[in-house]
Amino acid sequence: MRTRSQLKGPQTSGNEAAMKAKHDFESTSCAASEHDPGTLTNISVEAVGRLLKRTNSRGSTGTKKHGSKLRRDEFDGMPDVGSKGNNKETVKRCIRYDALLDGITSTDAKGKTPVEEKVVEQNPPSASPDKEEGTDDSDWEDGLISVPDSRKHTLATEVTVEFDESPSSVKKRSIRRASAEEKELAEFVHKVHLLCLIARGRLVDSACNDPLIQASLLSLLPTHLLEIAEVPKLTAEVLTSLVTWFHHSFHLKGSPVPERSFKSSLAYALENREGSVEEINALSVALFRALNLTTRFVSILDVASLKPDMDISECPNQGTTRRETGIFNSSTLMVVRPNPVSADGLIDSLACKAINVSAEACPTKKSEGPKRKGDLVFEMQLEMALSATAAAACESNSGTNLEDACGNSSDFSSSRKRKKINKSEESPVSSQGISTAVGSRRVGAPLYWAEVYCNGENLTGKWVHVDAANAIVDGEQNVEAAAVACRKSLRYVVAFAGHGAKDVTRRYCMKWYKIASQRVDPDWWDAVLAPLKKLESGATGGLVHLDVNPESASEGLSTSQKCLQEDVSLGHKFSEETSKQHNLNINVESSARSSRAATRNSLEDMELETRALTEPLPTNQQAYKNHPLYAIEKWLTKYQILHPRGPIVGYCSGHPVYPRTCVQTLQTKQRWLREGLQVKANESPAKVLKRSLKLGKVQESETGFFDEDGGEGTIVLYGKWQMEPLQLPCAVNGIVPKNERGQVDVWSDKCLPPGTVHLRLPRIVPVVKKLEINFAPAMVGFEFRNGRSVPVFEGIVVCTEFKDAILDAYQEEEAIRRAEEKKRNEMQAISRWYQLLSSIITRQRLNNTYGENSSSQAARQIHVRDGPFEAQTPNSREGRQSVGSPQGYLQDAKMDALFSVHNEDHEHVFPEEDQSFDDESSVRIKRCPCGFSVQVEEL
DNA sequence: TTGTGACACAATACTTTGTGAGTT
DNA sequence: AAACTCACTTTGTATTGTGTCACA
Repeated sequence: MRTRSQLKGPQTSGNEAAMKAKHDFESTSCAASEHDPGTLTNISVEAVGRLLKRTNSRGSTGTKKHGSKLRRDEFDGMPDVGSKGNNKETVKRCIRYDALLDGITSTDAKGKTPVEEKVVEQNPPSASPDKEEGTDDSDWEDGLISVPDSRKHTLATEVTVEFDESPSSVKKRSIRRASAEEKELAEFVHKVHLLCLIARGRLVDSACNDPLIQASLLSLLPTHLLEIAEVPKLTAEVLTSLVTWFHHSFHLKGSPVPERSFKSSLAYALENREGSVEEINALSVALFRALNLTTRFVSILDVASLKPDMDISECPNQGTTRRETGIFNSSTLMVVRPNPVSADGLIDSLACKAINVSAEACPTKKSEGPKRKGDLVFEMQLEMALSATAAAACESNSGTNLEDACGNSSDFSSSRKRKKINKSEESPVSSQGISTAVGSRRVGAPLYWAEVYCNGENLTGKWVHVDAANAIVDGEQNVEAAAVACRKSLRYVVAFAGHGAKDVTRRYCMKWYKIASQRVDPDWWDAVLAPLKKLESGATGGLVHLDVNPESASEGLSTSQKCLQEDVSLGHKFSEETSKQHNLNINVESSARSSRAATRNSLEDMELETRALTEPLPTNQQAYKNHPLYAIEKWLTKYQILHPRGPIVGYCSGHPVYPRTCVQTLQTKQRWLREGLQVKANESPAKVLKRSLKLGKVQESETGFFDEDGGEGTIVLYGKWQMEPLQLPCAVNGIVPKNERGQVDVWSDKCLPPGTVHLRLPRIVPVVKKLEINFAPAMVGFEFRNGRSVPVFEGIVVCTEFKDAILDAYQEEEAIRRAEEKKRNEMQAISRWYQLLSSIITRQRLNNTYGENSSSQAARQIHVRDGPFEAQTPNSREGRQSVGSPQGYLQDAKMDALFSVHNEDHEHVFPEEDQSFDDESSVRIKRCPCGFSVQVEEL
């Protein structure tokens, strides 16, 4: 069958990211709302809804520029399609869904095939904002919905998607950089997504504490395994048997049902002894907690990219994988044992998902030719990562998992053979190619696991990685490799316990420099986690007693612990800043030495910080450009220098590598001045830069000479170590010391000469001049105006002793000024009112004299549109006449003159006795014996 | 095929201290 | 006559981030 899909209104990457975030949010909020209906959750739902709306609206505008490219990328990772030109050429692209459909026989709880489920995930029922978008999604939906029912085993179903594209535009793909707004939006989405995932993690964590689930798990546990709860010194090895039992008892199945709350999903998984990877790992956490083991639920927060275009530029399969599995679904490292109970289809569906990582990555190419070598290698990498992980697990399992491991290795070799066969095949990906996956272990990025605190590990105890779904114990060092093999980066690894959370990324991520730029602003992240960290610490942070004497303490410490201590002290040598950060650690260390007791949490913090300080040296030069720990001189900027020049901590491509703390930023004297620092006596410049040729020439022509040595043609730079606190000349005899421009540069209070004060008041100069007090204008900065920098002056600098006198005089002057201003305003108001009323009366007179109906009735009607003034004769029987003067105060004389209006033969007069005054409203009513009256408001 | 480094290019950050005519 | 306002014009360079390409 063929489906034609027009790329009318594609989504941007921002949209995609937002969609992903939205999916996660809904998944979180769905469950959350059950716990806490109608409160914060609902508010958050609305807020995120608004964000998504904003995202969508922005996304739709962005599509005008490069939308088709994005949508197409999102769709299937095909090569680029340029904007539609006049010379359109229809290119047919065929997407084979063989890989998707082959072997899919199972249905999930709702009876949907995975393909259908994909459609549902793409357009969640609750996604009202998307529905509002209209045509875009409907087109998108149409294409997928028409995929036939896979249950009918339509093995060679073909979906043809036609794109209007110009081949030439493919070549000249315009490079468009993300705008600041797009970056901001991406960051916004990233942050919201992070919060959603944290919320989700907390939900899972609290579900693991459910007493009913824990009790049920305990009831299933064989009696001999219950003894683990009593073990005084828990080690990873002790856990192995428990994990093995768990792995045998609970099996993985497809993705979870998002509509259900997590707790009920967990109960359902427990009842059926099978569930998603998240559920299985959560059950393991619940079991460990039931056994009184201090346990965390750990999750990789696979969050939308922080950078706008990352979602496009990354391997196309990422979008595919994300779209298909979602973040909470089963793209986790999965070692699925052939399960006699579960239908083959379950495995097949997992196999299908796993294969999607590679098989769906570039379906076009697959449909056109043999499987790419890269895809094969990638699959092999997956297998190898799995093999390595399983091998480690096998070792730690001390043979209990032998069967597993052996099975795995044979699977690996056999699958490798199959890959070779596949490679030699010239046909497109066939159902046979997929079937090789059936029965073998399937892998995806690890997303969930548990951490169990084992007090028997090391001297101080250790958090041990336990992936019960895959029967892996203490495999922390393999997590990164497995994730990398699955093209997932360990940007955020967060451990959840006690309704709190803690970032433990450092434990699993060895190449921090690779993920650092992909993480959100650390200040924001720390602020978000701070309260959660406290909660987490409260739940897991017990005291660790080190009951050994000081000498043997260091002997007793494990090698890693000793390294840790040394490394921390090395870190202190590196920089002051790091030493500040590690104050806590030092305290912990010292307290550990003195009282032999420290909290698990502080020990862990120390461990994580140590990892941060002992990161291995990157192998490529460019990584040193912004590396937080190391630097290469080659990559220093003009304003940077190595001081001190050493120690050399290693080499990269022949370049010596220095600690980043040796890199000092240099500045000019003027710049340092702003920070309240001045160059020490006899310090020579740390660096002298030549000015740019152009600027140098300009100055040369201006000054008539070109000084090579620190004159106009050079920039002289100093380092902070050459600085001392600014020592400005003191104010003497009431004279303010000024700079060469006769002013004081007040960058901060540090820049004020001793004995002076900055009075930041407007109109103060005349006051000081009047008092004949010495002062200097205070320059507070620059602003760029009319193409050049203009100094900004605010207030003055005077000697402190005159401050009070000046302020008193200033108050007086201001009072006088205000009074004068008020008077001026009033006079102006009166004048304007007078003009207005005069013009009205003139108009009236003209009307009376020359108007068509110059009868008395017409003559007596005065009407001013939109004005406060209204006057009517009593004949109108509408009540009083009024003349409102909103602010002004109309002098009686003027007003009397004004209203001595000639009306034909009659001149209005307002005798004193006919006037009345209302005190409350301050309104005076003046009446003419003829019946005409005016209302005057007196203020 | 992939990783690395060099390079190009665009966006962003930093720089930074009038003048003359007309009006009050 | 002094003080004030306003128009004039819209820098130029360095740094950083990112994509492309050549090469090992």
